[in-house]
Amino acid sequence: MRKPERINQMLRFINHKKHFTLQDLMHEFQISKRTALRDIAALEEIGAPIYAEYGRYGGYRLLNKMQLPPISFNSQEVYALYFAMKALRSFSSLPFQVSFRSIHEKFLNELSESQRQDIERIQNRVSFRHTEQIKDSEHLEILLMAAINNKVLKIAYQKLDQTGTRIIQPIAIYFMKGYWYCQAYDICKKAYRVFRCDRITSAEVTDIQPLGDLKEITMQNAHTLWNPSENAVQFKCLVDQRGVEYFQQEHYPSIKLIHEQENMYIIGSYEPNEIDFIIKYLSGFGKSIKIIEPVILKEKLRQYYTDLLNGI
Amino acid sequence: MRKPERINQMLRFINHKKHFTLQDLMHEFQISKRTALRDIAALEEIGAPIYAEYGRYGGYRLLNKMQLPPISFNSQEVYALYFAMKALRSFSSLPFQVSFRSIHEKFLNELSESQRQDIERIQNRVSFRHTEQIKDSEHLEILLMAAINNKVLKIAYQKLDQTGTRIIQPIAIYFMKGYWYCQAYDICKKAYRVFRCDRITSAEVTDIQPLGDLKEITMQNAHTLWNPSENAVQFKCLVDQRGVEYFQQEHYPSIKLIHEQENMYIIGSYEPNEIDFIIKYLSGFGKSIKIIEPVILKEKLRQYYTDLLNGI
DNA sequence: TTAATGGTGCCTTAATTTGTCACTTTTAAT
DNA sequence: ATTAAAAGTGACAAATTAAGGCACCATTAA
Repeated sequence: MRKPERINQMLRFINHKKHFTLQDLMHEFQISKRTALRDIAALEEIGAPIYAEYGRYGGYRLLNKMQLPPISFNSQEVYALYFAMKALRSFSSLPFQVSFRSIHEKFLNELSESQRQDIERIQNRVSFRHTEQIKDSEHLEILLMAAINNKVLKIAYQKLDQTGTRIIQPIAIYFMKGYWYCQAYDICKKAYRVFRCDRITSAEVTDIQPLGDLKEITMQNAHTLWNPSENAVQFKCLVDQRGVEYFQQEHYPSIKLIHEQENMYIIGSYEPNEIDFIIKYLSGFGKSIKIIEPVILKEKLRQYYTDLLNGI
Repeated sequence: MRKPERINQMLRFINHKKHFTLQDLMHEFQISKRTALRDIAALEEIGAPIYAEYGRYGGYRLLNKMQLPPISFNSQEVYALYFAMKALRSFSSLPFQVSFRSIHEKFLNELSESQRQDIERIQNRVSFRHTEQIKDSEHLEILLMAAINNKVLKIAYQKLDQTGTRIIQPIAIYFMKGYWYCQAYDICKKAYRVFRCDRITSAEVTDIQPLGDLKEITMQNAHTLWNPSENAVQFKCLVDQRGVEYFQQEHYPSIKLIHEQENMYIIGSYEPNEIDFIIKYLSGFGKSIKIIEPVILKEKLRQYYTDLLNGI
């Protein structure tokens, strides 16, 4: 019997069993254990809601079925879920392996004809344009798993046409403005760093002892690690109303907006090697910003504009 | 994608179509005609009640609804949906009224204890930072409904501290970089315009006759309406590799990236009154761009940098 | 500790799947 | 009658996948 047909029969086979084992599949379909295992993998890929139970008297079982309408979710909720899914779809890589086609088809299947028409019509009229993802990031899953399970990774990281090796302990991953980033502790440099995931060209788990105290660090409190170094420079800039809007559109955790005597300022600190980045960022404010301090930042910005003028 | 998975997705794909052709399959699954044909054979072998109609305007049809193996969402898919929903939650206004608390509870109810723990752990390690919504937009639902049902609206629109009344026929709404926008046809000005939804202070349906031919216009083909006027100015700029990356992060429908003799250029056109906007946009490229034409754009950019220099 | 159960990695061999290409056949519109 | 747009066939080489075997790992309940 060929595989696709066998897989389909398996779907039906498992569907009227609450519980089955590899043995069952092996006997039922006359295949080896290895093949049965691979078939299970194929079933999962298709989207069968099975899960494994380890150990003696273990086996496979079916998950609670997630019932869609009319039972659980109302139309509004279904629309919201549908569009949430569509928004996610615009990522080309995700830290979970998901077949959007499969989710999409499942969704549409569960809907009534009129709901389907509603979605069809709404679909043409609403969109979430986040910046599209620019480069694929291949190792998201391994980075995420390392963060969750507190593992240390050895990665190859590409920077300015050079590739170096780093030993890192990932803390979290996040998506921002078209790129995936990984917050991590660099074991060699003994410092917290952020890596752009598409520049990580390989990643493998090592046996190196992780820092135990990272366990409790999550996305929410990770910023506490970012103590500016002793070389960090404080800056302060006056911004007008437009500048405030721009700040809200583009801002970074280390930069804050404050209100002081009828005026708005943005303040923060930067490491000396980040000055080019800061200059680029501040220039985005155009006329809506005025650097108060330090003087060197003013000087650098002046230099930046002068260079640009000469380059036109 | 492997065959068994594809075959199963096909089952679902054809199930909610009354009619489809080889072309559809080829396009949908990115396979050759021969393979599509072989897949059809496989589907029939499995037992799908398909029959072929020969000749022009032929295709395939389903004899009767088939009974699909009842598959529900698997763990990975549930995780993806959950995070998609969390991402949507960061919008303070949405075009549908949704209680996230209710969705959230329903979600968690369906999960097993171990899945709930998985989500908990992943949650602390992954985030999607889209730009958060900056201002509430109150009339999204009425705008969307007007777009879907082809109604004409009377809106109050605030621009530079002045409020004016407009008669518009909405085409679509979209979310970009923190703001909701509405594409619409301005009945009075007889022109297509984009409105920022948070600046719409009121909106009500009118009985004014809509333009019938907007019915077929959707998000996807709306750009065809944006014929540049006769005053529009063409521009062309040379960009380097960094410039290409910047373009991919921030681009607009009317601007394109082209490859020409080993060099990359961005080209497009702007209306004379948009020149400030274009200058701001081009300045974002920093050193990665060189304006080729027109001369006036170079001049304006030079002026822009000079002003900024003087303002430091 | 042990036995039963799922899971992984690796290898070789066998089989299937795929795309391409040049045809046919059928049907409805013109 | 002609034509265009559909499905369908046969054949072949290349690429991919599946299969079985085997050793060993990981997890769990008795």
